[in-house]
Amino acid sequence: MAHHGNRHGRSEEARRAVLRAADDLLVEKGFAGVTIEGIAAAAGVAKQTIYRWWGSKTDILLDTFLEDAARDLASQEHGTLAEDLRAYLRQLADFLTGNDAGAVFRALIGHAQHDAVFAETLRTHYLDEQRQRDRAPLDRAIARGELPKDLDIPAAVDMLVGPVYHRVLMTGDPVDDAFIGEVVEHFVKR
Amino acid sequence: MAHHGNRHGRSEEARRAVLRAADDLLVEKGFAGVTIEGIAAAAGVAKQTIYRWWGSKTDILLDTFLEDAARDLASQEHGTLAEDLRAYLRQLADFLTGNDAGAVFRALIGHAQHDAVFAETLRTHYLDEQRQRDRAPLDRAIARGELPKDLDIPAAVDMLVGPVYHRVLMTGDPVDDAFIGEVVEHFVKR
Amino acid sequence: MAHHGNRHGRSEEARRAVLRAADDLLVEKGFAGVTIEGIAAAAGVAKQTIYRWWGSKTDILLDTFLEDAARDLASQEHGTLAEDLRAYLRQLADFLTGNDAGAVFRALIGHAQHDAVFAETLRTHYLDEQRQRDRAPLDRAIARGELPKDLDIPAAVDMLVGPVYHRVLMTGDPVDDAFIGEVVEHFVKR
Amino acid sequence: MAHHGNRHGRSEEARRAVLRAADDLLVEKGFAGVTIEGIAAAAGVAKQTIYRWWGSKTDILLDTFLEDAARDLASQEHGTLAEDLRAYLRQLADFLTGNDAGAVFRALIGHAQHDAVFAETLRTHYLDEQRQRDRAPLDRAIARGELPKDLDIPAAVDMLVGPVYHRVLMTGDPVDDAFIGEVVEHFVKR
DNA sequence: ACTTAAACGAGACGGTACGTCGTGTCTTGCG
DNA sequence: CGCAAGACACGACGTACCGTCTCGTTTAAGT
Repeated sequence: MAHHGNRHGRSEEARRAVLRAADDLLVEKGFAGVTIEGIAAAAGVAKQTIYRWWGSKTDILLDTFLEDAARDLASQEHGTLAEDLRAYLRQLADFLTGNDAGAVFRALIGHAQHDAVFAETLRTHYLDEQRQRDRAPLDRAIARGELPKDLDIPAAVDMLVGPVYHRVLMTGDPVDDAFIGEVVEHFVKR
Repeated sequence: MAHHGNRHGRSEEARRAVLRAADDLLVEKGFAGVTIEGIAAAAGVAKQTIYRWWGSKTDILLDTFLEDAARDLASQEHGTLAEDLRAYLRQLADFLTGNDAGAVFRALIGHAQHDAVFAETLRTHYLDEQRQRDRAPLDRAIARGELPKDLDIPAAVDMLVGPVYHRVLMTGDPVDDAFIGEVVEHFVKR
Repeated sequence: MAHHGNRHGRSEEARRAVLRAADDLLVEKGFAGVTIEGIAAAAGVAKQTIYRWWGSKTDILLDTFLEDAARDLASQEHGTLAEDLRAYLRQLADFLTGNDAGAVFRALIGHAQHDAVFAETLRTHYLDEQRQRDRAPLDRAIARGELPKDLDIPAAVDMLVGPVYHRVLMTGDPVDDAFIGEVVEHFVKR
Repeated sequence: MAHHGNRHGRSEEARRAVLRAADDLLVEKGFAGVTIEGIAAAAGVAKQTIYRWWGSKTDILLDTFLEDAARDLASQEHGTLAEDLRAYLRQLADFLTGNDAGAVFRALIGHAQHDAVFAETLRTHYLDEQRQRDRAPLDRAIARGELPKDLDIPAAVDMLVGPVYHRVLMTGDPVDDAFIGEVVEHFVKR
């Protein structure tokens, strides 16, 4: 390990080690296995260093998560509403159910149910952007004239992604292409 | 307090006190404020008595929850699919966002994201019945000929309740009648 | 097992089983391994039956012990003071250091250091008789004229048995015949 | 309270508070009243801090005891064997029967009867030094020519202190000057 | 180069809760 | 009416983490 502190600003090395350790612990041992002490030990970092930069273990996981989300959920254009939606929902479902980012997402959304303050944090740092991503295919379709200008976009978003979240968070049913197809087909045929 | 144990099994008195205490603590202090020690103290019960009959605090909350769910989610018939669905989704949304049963629900579904074993328990003890309740309006509509016999019921259920769960668990947006109306209208107009 | 209670008095069977179980547990697992629950389980007896007849685990051990002590410490006459003393101290040392009665004795005398009430119980039920046994050789010697009539018998007893107890309870040194010989010789040569 | 831990090892403040609390509890409530929880509460210390430095409550009491023993049992020279012995046995008896160090001693020697591992610890940390103190008057007498060079010192020590321990640990009889006088007189007149 | 101050690894501290064990009390139904 | 069975309230156990607090070291910016 290189340096042990310096006068101006935090150690990027320590930051990466913490994020990495938190992620690893979550995947290996589950949410209950993620502890500040465990992260500190695994990252070779002092607890105080963690407390200096983060407020809780979920703050750490959120940091990890945000990087992944921006990378994995970039919307791609496919020309038609149906194609756009199918591609986006596929991408979203894969993200939410994935072993890495998905596991972190489920941990965070689970914790948000237990902690209203964190729920607000999550909304500010993630959900607001996420809703932009969710509506992007609809915005494009409106621009193309495929959808009416007065569409209730938030409601439409809920109707599209809601079924996916329901399977991921509640039932555990697989989100296969057939299901996505039904959802999209039903939405488009309006 | 009357008796302190007998050979014919558990004390109903203690059981009720524990469920009540767990519920109260959840509402007053949130999920983190629900501890076995706290429940025991509030219920006037020994920790060992809790561990004798429940495996964890979420098992206790699940017990509380199951009684409420059966009571509050009984499906009522209103004659038409649209009316049935509107009534049911309204009832469901009220249940999920409520201060009592809703709080317990959100705690449980949140914990299920953190603990795969508990997720399975929750599925077995709650979700399987819940899906029967969710599909009841559709089953009746099929019987009446309002919906085709070959409808993909699970997918249809996801499209109906998914948007509600998305608002409750993710966005925190209110589930008002207008929204329910849109969801139902969109579903029925197929 | 024969009966489960009867209308006329306690079960001798249960009593023997309890004493035996307590003794066995002490030898196998040491004093900390002797618990009322353990005794009850090992004896196939209900805890309540134990509490009905004994006040504590040391009371049970005391019961066991008293039977052994009366049997193993009966004084024998050998004709001369020196021989009598040598024989008695040998017998005493063997008793105190033995694996069965000795273990119980050490447990009891140990507990007496921790509990003044039990110390008094032990004095009443054991020590008073024991002192009679201790002084018997001296009484006989006085009767034979080998020792003066005005001998301070309690002090003399302390000087004879004290060294033995010191080795048993404090130092753990072996109480061999040579040592007993020295003690007796020194006492007799007065 | 000032500091709460630092990298240079333990808090002397916490250590003193624990020893003091253990001692106080023993005197006030007896051995059974000495619990780790009680000590921690009385000392204003966390249980973990106790477990970090001591293995059991008897280890704590032993620590207390060792400081007292070294202080209170220093041998003093009085010129003759008889005087030396009388003074030393008086000092020893006072120490063993005292309300402070004596109570701790009796608790420890009692526990040693219940726990062979602790008995060994007690021997290593206390008894070995104590035997040096016990024999000091005899060593001096041999140096002065008052006692033969080939004296069996361990046996002689047992004969001198054994009667005292017998009274303290077994009979509870008072160890008065008359008794000490008899023991010494009998020993010296050889 | 020399001082200085922030960030660091380390780890002891006062706490809270955990899940377990044993206590002594009770209630029930059998023999 | 004594007994086996066993549930109960209680208290302590020893452990795991929490978040806070020194401590002495490392490092780069500002003398």
